Amino acid sequence: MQEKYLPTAIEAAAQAHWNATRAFNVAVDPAKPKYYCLSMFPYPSGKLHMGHVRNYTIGDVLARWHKMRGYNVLQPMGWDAFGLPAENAAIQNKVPPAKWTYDNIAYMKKQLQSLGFGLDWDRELATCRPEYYKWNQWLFLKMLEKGIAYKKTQIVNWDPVDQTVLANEQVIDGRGWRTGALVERREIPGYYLAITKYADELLADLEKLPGWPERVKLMQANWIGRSEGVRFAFPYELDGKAEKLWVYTTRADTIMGVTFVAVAAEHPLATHAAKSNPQLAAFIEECKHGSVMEADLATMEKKGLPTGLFVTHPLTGEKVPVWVGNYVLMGYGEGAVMGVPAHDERDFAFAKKYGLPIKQVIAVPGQRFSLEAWQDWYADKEKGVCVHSGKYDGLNYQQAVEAIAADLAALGLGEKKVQFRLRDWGISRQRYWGCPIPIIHCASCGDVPVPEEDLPVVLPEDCVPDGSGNPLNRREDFLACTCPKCGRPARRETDTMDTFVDSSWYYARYCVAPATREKNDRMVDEGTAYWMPVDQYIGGIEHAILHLLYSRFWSKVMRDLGLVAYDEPFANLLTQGMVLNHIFSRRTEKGGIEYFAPDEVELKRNEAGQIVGATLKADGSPVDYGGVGTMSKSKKNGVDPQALIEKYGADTARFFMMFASPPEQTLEWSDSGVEGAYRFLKRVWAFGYQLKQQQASTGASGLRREIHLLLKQANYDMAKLQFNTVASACMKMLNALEKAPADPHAREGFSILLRVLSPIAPHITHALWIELGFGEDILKAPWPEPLEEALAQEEQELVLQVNGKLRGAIRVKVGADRTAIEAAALASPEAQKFMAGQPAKKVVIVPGRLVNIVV
RNA sequence: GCCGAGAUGGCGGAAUUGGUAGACGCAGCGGACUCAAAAUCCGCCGCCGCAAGGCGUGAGGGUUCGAGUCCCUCUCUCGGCACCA
Repeated sequence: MQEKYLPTAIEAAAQAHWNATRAFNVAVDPAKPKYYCLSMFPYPSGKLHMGHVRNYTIGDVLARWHKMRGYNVLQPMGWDAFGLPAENAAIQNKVPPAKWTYDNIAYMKKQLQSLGFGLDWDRELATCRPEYYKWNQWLFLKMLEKGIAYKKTQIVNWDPVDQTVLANEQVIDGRGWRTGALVERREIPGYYLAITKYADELLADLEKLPGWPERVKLMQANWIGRSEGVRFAFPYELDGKAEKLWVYTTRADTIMGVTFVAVAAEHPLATHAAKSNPQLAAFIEECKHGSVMEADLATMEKKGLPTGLFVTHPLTGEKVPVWVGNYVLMGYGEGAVMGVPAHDERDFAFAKKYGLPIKQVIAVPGQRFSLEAWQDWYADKEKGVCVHSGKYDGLNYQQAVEAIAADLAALGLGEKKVQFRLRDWGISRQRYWGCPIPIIHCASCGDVPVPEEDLPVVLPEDCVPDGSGNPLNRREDFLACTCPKCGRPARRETDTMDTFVDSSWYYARYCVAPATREKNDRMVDEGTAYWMPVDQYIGGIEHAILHLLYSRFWSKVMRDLGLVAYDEPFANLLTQGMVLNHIFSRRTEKGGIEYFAPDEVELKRNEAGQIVGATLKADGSPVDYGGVGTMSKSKKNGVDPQALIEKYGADTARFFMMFASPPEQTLEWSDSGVEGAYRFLKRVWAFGYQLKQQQASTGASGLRREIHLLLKQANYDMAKLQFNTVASACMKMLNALEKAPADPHAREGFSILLRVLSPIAPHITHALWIELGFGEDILKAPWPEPLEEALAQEEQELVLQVNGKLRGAIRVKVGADRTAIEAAALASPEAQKFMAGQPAKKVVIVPGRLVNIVV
């Protein structure tokens, strides 16, 4: 046995062993309980970042832990390989996205292997491979047949210079990222998936997910946003024709307080009014500039202009002015909203700004309505009753809504309606590097689906985008085809699918047997019946809504097509926190900000160890410390996992990641913390070396009880997925062992330490397990459980409090009754001192913990 | 703006879910070993106070024998907002 800890050699040997024994290649085995452990697959951006290392270490700890406890564990890996960054790289380097992507995959796969993750590489997939995306296309056609997929117009960011659609990320301060041109909102046709048809089930089934964090379920529920309200119309006349302006509201009880109606810039009424009103036309044009992002719309200044048109209030018959508002979006609901300034905060501000009347129609007893400023109770629907509302006066929220809905219905002008905030999923992207939408455009037959037997529609892999639109539009060999219906020459659709489509079902594809994959005549096979649902899904909190919701929806569609049997794809979810690092920067002479990597900088500390400044190592000039933030290229605060692995080994990287903070919290990078992890593993190795040389003595200490107590704690924490305290328990075990290396139970204790540590640091524990002769393969060793006999004790310590303040401790026999404990407590010198001769009013005893004497 | 989460020593974090606040580690300080350094090992380490003791979990209030943990108000930080993945 080597005296020195040599991670490089140890890790290579352990990985070779796992490969040779096919330790992580699994098959369906009905005799064993299964455990499907899945980490969100990476986008192949070039190399792994620390977020990946953290994500996959968490997964691997769980996978190895379950394997040692007898589960048949599936842990697969693949590549979310389509997406915008490949096109950006192509623009920069003039390399086809396909080549860039495949090169990245090859490099990142090596990195994953060097970290020792127990992955079944036989099941690897990449979403940019035709054999995978064929099934995106196939399911899309099925959805078309069932009416779940359909075509309508969508609003996109349009760069007028590059003549191309921009992603939200490519819009910076309202301008195109490459051209700097003011971005316009533009309507173009696109395909949608009717996720709203599943809104009710997606909401209700959140209750079937006890293994999901409450906050994620809450975010999803709020995103789906079920609301009960009233859809109703304001009648009006246009060019002599009777028309209706529809709106939706959850506050029908305030309908008598409507003093205006606001419509979107794209609304037909606005368009009509603009024809004879140049000022309005200019305003509408202005509204069309700017991004389509909701956050921008919500924070921008609310502006409006009257159209000069009026509609009729459906209940009072009064004339209500119609305004165009920049905050009303055509894509949401009806593209028009009623304005009730007295009881809606946004309408209140709008009315104040433009001098519109504010009419109070809700009163809360004891509160005085004032036009001075908005007060929160104006929007109250619990305590409020209707006033100034004619026949509805005195009704509460529920009564008023019922009465008003009934009256509107009688007039044929409205009805109660359940509405969702959730919108249908637009999947068309005007981009090259994605899954082609399998549609053919024929001059005489229209949009014709590609016949199933012609799938997949293969994306040519040699295009190099230049930023000026989708290069597929210039590929005659891709575009030219014949219409499946009439056989005449036709053109292929060049839009590709949103990459969220690719990631909505990959977890099911991993379950497919190799033979099915080979033939590729089915999207999924019987493997899903055994492996699905995923027992533990792990990924970033940033996916809490979209990816997870789309995957849930896609699963339900597959279920309704009879492809799978499960309702929900992910039984348990762990949302891991981000990896942060220190940020150093300074102002440049030009007024910009220059960032410095943490290893270019030296920290200055005061006597207490507080950071008081930082200087550049190169020339000693001062830089500003900007706290911590997510690792990013632009801030130069990323840490390359590869350098870390090469310097310390995979086990150190894994151990630090697990130890530094609990999985769900953010993790702050610390070079000295990594050193600490390395130091610990060196001590583990050194202790193993020492233990191998020496003979055990007979002088038993408290070591055994201590180790088993720590084991109990570690198992409890492991079940809670709190790996930082599991790592800490390992450190405590080693501290205890180092204090009593000659204890007769030292070997037993070390074997427990190795097994508890092995999911986190699998290589070093694999090597030591063999060196010390505990067995052939620690992966096959049973997970340790604490022994009652080792934990037993005769006496225990109870904390002594007087009036809730800690004053000392008493020792009592285990199982002592209340009287005995109380007597011991009252007799103790600390109690005597702090009771100061006063009698005890009450003695609170918490068994096994404390005694509190109240005087 | 809306939805969600968080705040504990110089730092990362722990606290068996209402019962000894600061486990474990990092940094710092002191010492041993060394020609020296690194590595390693030992000790100290919330704040105030000579001490007895007091104070202390973002701020303010409340419930309780007892609050980091529960309730109310506020501040700040982070994640998401539908074409980044």
